[in-house]
Amino acid sequence: MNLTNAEENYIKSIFKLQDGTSVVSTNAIAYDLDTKPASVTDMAKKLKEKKLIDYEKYQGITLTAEGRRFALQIVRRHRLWECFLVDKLSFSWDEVHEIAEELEHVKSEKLVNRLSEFLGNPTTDPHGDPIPDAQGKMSKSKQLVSLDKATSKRLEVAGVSDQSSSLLEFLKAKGIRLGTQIEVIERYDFDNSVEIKIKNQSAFTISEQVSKTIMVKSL
Amino acid sequence: MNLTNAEENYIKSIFKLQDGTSVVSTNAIAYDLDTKPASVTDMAKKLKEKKLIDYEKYQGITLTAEGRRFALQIVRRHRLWECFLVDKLSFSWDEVHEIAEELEHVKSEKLVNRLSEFLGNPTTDPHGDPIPDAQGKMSKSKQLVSLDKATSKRLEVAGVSDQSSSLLEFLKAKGIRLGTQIEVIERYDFDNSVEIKIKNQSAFTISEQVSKTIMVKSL
DNA sequence: AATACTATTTAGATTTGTCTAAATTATATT
DNA sequence: AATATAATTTAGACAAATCTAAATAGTATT
Repeated sequence: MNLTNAEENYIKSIFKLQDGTSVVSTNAIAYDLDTKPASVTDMAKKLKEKKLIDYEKYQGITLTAEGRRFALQIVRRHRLWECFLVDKLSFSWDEVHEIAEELEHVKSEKLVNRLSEFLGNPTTDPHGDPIPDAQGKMSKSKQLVSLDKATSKRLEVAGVSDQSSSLLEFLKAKGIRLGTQIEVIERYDFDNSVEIKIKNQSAFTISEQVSKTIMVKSL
Repeated sequence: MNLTNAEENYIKSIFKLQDGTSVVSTNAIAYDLDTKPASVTDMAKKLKEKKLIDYEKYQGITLTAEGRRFALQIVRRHRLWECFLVDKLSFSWDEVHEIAEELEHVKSEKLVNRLSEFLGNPTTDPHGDPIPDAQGKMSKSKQLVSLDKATSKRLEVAGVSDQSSSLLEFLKAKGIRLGTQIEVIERYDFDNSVEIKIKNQSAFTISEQVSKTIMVKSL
């Protein structure tokens, strides 16, 4: 089966968001892919037709075994290209994501396997994320870190270590929820506050108290 | 200005076909891109709008200076990726075209320049075709060879060394014209005949007499 | 349980790139 | 020059992927 780039992007996003969680919501995917919920519904019907996801109206989305197989292939391609860009073309690890996002859609199994070999069959990418092997086997994903200790600039919210409603309310007001993608603009040493930016919003600063409670993984 | 993959493919095709010739016909492009003349007309309007080609109804197509700049960039990307595949991933030169066809559309100038550097700034690709430099400067293209002496399997008809009408008639009947893409299936040593195949047709054999007159370049 | 709010879906439109069939223009032939 | 043939264009349609606005379903709140 041959997937379009758009289909691959949806599969990849669902795979990422499903990690841990059982089902993925229409809105979560829309937010992750920077598109509209209506578009996600449209695509969900298509992917269900192709048996890559399980989907029933209003019930959320999960990958089928087949869908997962594709997802792992795409992740493999993405992370191998990131390795190539950093190891061979001396890009820095924070500028490779966008380029790998394009390279990952080049569909040739032979190419990916040769590339992997050329790179010495690496098992993690420059961000520390594990690379699935040709059979789709992948080691457990990286430990989560709290936002105040994270080292990369592009992060995704993976959890909150404090469940107090005042904190959750604050996060909600700021637009921070599970899966929210964050860009670290600046870290201020004098009070350990962090200036961050969420897609399509202006930047704002959060205190150490708060950043300690936000668990993130790098993108 | 950002071009879609389809637009890039048209620009590349026009550039290739224009080589030598003054204007390129709708039909020639359609044939080269394996599409329909009507589609070419549609795209021609779009590319004219973007000032990448000069085009007047029924008058054929030529690239503008701007269009040529883009074409050279695309050719540069394509040929550098072919070098990468052959030199670094040990592909053979006859299996890299399709993959490079996809890789060439990854749009990052930094990537291309880093790749070129990584490969030692090569000036010709694995087929012997010259690679434009970052400024779009490129040495003259390869000499043409007659079909009986060609070494690669994928060829394009670039001319005929004999103008006799009986030959031209024969070629016309076989569907061989300027720009026709040929795949060499087999060469028979006992009479130096060649079995060839033209896109969307079944294979047929031509004699040495004929193959000597057909000038080709490798693709 | 009724109401309000949020998430999701539907309906209908848009853009890009393509197609077929018919109409038009250019070129070749008698 | 008239006619036949070939090349090109137009008109109208379609699929993929998206969007907006409106309708509907699910969840939360009083």
